[in-house]
Amino acid sequence: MKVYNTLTKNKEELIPLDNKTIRMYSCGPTVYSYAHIGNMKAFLFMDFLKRSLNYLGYKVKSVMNITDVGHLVSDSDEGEDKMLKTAKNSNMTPWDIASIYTDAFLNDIGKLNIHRPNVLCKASEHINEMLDMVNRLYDDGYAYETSDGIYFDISKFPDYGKLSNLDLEGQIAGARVAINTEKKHPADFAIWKKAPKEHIMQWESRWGMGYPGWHIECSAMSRKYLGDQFDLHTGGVDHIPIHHENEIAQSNAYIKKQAVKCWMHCEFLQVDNGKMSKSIGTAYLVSDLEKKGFEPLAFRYMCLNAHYSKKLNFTWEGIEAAQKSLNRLSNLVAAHKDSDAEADSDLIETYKNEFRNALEDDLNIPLAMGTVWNAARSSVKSFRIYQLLMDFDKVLGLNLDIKRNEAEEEIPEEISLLAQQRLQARKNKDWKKSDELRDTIKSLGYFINDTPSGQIIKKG
RNA sequence: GGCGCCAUAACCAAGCGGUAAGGUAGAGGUCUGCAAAACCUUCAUCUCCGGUUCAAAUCCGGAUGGCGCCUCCA
Repeated sequence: MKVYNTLTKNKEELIPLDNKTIRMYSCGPTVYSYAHIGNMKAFLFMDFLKRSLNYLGYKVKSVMNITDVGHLVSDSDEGEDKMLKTAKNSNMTPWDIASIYTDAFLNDIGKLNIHRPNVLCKASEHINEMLDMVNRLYDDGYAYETSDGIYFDISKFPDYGKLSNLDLEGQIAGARVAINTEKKHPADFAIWKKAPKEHIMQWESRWGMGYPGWHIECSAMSRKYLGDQFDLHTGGVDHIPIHHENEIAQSNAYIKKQAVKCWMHCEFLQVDNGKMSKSIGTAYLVSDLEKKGFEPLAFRYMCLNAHYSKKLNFTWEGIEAAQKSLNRLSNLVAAHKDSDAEADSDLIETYKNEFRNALEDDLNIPLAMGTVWNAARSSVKSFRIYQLLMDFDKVLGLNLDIKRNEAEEEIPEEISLLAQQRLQARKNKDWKKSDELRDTIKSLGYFINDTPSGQIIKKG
């Protein structure tokens, strides 16, 4: 498989560093509020990548962090800790907040059929590993102390800015954040912060009580679970300039080698062709989709239909289209399942190859979806194509085997009574009465669908 | 102000020099008392202007338009 590496700006063949297992780390959520569907796009990307690697025969070990401490309101060490701020506003402890939103997060990724990484690790449970790095970076001269913390000295790391093509001088001129005068360089960043007494989350260190900087958690935990050097690191494009740049600086300085071989970044989800925004109310949650009657998996389908490295535009019209496509695809799968006709073996091979080739080329799942549809729509319905499609679904994760659009729902007695009357009217070929009853039922919020096997009543 | 991305049918979206995948909507059809659903068929020369080439949506230059980051965010 070839993937685009943000670090080298090239597509590269992915070969496990240890010749056995791809070790990948993905930046996870900061659990201070609900994750919106934009966040989910990145986690879906991680999932598509892992499933594809598995499909193509790679062994994979994946790790994702849960950030429950240290992530300040600004990525570049300004402002309050996000967890603390939320805790303060809601009169709960940071631990309560973390617990609530971690559960919500796991629930959401479950609904989106995102496999859990092999290791899900919490920042607050790895303070020792972080302090170990901080201590050594300080001792090795990569960091210095100020009145409020320990800062990484980017002048000691010549490659700083390589990932994002940073023009450090230009950055300084454009910086809008207040300048911390104790920092030697504006881009120097905190790896450890000294804690004021009232700070709830704090741990003992050689500089007194404190808490970790945000970026250090990923360096410490990835190293703990994946080793000094590993294959893949994923995240959203927003992390390229600060978070990942800092991670590279810390990790590489710590092990004196290149820690991560390949960096992959997922583009943003936009809404109505613009930035997703909490203030405009477009930072939708998975539960918002459900409230409008969409399956979370319809959103998954939507994300499968565009390349991870391209911005995807979310609209309600779009999710509607995705849901319909998903329904139809499932119907087609069912049709193949129930058929005993023979499919052309060569054709099956062709589809299989097309699908693999698409995945192998930098995870081109939208292209692979073309093959999925061509296979599904093939004029001969065959159980072998059913098997093929279910094989593809190992990557897609759409649960194509379930019946959609025919879900049994709780029907109120009043409605089913009316439906009974309508059934009777139809038996009598009293079409006028039957149509009136259908209208009545419709006005009560239910929809009647006549099928060869009888009436189907659905909500909406 | 600095950096970068994108521009393909009504909408979403592949395409990476050899003559436009796929999905949704629309249109036509099969089925049905009707409707819906389902299924089948059908639907674009790639923002504009130059250039390179036997050949360009694909490469180069320019114009116009949209978006993102640099500030919280995946």
